[in-house]
Amino acid sequence: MNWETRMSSAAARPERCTPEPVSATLAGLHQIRLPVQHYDLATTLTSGQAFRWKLCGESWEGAIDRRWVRLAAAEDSILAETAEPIGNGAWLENYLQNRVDLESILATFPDDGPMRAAVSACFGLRLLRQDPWECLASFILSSTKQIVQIEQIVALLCERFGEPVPVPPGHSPAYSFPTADRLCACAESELRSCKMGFRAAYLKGSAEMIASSVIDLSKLSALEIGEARESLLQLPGVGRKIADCVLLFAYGFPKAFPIDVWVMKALRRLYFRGRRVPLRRLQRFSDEHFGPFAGYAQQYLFHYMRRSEP
DNA sequence: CCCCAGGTCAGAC
DNA sequence: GTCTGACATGGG
Repeated sequence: MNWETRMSSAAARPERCTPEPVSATLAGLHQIRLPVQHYDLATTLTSGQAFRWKLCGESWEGAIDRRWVRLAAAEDSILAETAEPIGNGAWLENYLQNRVDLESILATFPDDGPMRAAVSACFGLRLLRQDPWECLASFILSSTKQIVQIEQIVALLCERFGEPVPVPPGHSPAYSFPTADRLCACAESELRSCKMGFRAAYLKGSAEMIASSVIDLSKLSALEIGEARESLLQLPGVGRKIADCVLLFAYGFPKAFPIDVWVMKALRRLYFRGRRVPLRRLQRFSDEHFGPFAGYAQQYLFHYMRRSEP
């Protein structure tokens, strides 16, 4: 699925005045510079949507599919380095969503106090476009876990069951995220040894349904959001919240609005005077109140809440 | 000892 | 249909 076909508003336009990215090779490292404005790389990579980015000095290291990547934020650009030739960089730009015009998305948010505060607290926060299986599996592992621990579990899972990916000479090894096929070949006890506890059965069960094509993740992008959600809800360990995370972070459905404990706190506190509100009412409120890019607004509220209340 | 973490599920009404 | 407790594990 592509962003353009799904977005109907002004936000479909690419970032204005964006020149073609420049690429180069340097000492076995391949570089590409992506011009972009209003992109807070650190906030984006640590906002609880992806779990594999590590801060190494001034830059961020991780893997996108089977490619090792190092990212560094500059004034009006992101510098990316890879171990292998980058090609045209479409895979990278798709992941980073750097051509999305952030300001036109922010312009669709409701003009109320809470949203103004959230946007000003996390300006430059973006939504990534992740691989569906990695995103799904990661969020199956996320339930009632803190983000630091999710990162730990995912790292263990990749080290043990992922495949080594090419890294720069002398660099420590990096691993791909294990495929569904690989994970259903694991015993549940092997998965548990990655400290995922009761989530092991969910992960294995979901991996089996994906590997046996009971659910075809590559077909969800063609569906309407409700249909795609119903499909994800078939998977063990996947309820409304995790389904919405995948719809938002992997498929880019802009109306997907995952409500976790933090977003619930934010909605209650900022819009319902701190009162207890049934989840389904919050769900309806968020769908009606936050506009065509509600999912983006959700990510701002989530990060705003976490940042203001350590 | 307590409570909580980017929840989901089965079993009770 | 809604509500409750169990589910592993680690941090504060």
